[in-house]
Amino acid sequence: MTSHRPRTRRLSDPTIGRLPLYQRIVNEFAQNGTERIESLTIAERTGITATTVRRDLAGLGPFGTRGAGYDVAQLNERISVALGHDRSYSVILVGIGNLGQALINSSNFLIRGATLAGLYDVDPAIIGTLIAGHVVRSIEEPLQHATVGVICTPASVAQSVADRMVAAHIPAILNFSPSVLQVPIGTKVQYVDLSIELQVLVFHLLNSVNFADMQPSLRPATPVTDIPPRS
Amino acid sequence: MTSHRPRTRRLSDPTIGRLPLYQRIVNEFAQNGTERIESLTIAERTGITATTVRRDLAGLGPFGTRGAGYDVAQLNERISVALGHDRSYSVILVGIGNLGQALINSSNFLIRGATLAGLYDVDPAIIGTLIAGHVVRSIEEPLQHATVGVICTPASVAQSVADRMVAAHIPAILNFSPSVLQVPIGTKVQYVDLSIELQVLVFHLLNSVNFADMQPSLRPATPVTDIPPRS
DNA sequence: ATTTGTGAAACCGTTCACAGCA
DNA sequence: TGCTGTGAACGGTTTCACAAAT
Repeated sequence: MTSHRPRTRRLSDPTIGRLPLYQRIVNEFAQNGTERIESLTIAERTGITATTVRRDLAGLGPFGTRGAGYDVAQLNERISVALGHDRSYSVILVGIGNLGQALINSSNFLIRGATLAGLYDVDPAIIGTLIAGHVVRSIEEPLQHATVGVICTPASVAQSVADRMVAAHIPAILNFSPSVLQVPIGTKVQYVDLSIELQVLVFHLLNSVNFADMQPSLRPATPVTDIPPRS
Repeated sequence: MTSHRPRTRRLSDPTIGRLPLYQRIVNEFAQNGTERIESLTIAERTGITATTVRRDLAGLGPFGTRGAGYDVAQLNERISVALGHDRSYSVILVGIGNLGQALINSSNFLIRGATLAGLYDVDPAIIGTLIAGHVVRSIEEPLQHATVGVICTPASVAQSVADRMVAAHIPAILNFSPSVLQVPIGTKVQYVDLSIELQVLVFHLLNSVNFADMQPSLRPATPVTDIPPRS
């Protein structure tokens, strides 16, 4: 027993989310020929505290050198293994609109380990064309099996696309459409809402004290209904 | 004293991030003509627990009816006010590539309250064209003032774009490029990395026990260097 | 009976402070 | 001396359990 697989099972979601950030910096250093890097350097470049960086990296197994930082090559390797970049997985993408194309062409969406296994759309004008070296297929065709299915369609058809992904035994779905999907247990779904960060940003801005200093045209345009204090 | 503004100041970031999700469900109910909705219903449709839903909504001021749920119209209104949809703010967008166009055309990126105040790009082929009713301007022109500046450019030019947004007194920046920005204190920056959710999803999938049940082609392709247990 | 609203406990992630090593 | 690694304290969010309200 005792599977052969890592300790990495214990990494928290926030940590996993930060690893790609660290790797970006590490890659820059690797290309510069620098051999060692310190947690403080990574911290300054990412805006994350040095302590958190060290906690995260310690979770990959202790391999830094006290007094001398981390070996750049080894750090890069460890992060890659933790993120599964050394394993291969395949991705299909349904909905080749602006967002779909943005993802396909993005330098850091399909990174090491990922193989683009299929592109699907409804638009006859796009079907058959080559995008990033892949022929766009009709959504009518049966979906190719893959590790992850990415949905970039309008919300109205997202559920039907998800159903077909489930039918094709695709175990994980990344949903960029603003819709909640019903899937059988066992299928993992991750949602990405491009508007949420904007909403959080606007919320903080509108509630910040400095907002009154801004240009008149930017201040509240409508009288605001106050939420009354406890009755 | 006692500013005229809401209690909403106290909402946590996770709560703010969930409000748009609740609102989606609430809007569906409103369109169906349903008048009341329960926390459990919202919970089932969003995958969030009912208790968390109630905590979040209680933060908007208690207005549910015990035994009978929430009034759909009122709930919708409260969420809108909390998110600032009743106040107006303006947005400029720099980098009108696939991602930029996806955001502009997305039904839920620029929601109520937001005004698109300007589009900028470097590409002469795009400059001057109309997108969503707005003329794309040259990035050479001085940036229009706005509440939020959205960066959809490659990482290599993101910092220079941010500098120009700061010069135009834009107080908040939403950065979709994979780069960390240096801005003066007082300027708020929010980062969005489209690849992170994919990485988190793949991480969970690769580390899940069911992974072994999958098709052979999807299992690890390369022997994996194990991270050694503590020395 | 049903569902909200909320103290209190449990949980999780970050930060502090410093011990451990090179 | 310098920087990593980590126990312990902290702060914040979620969950539990139940009282309050209709």
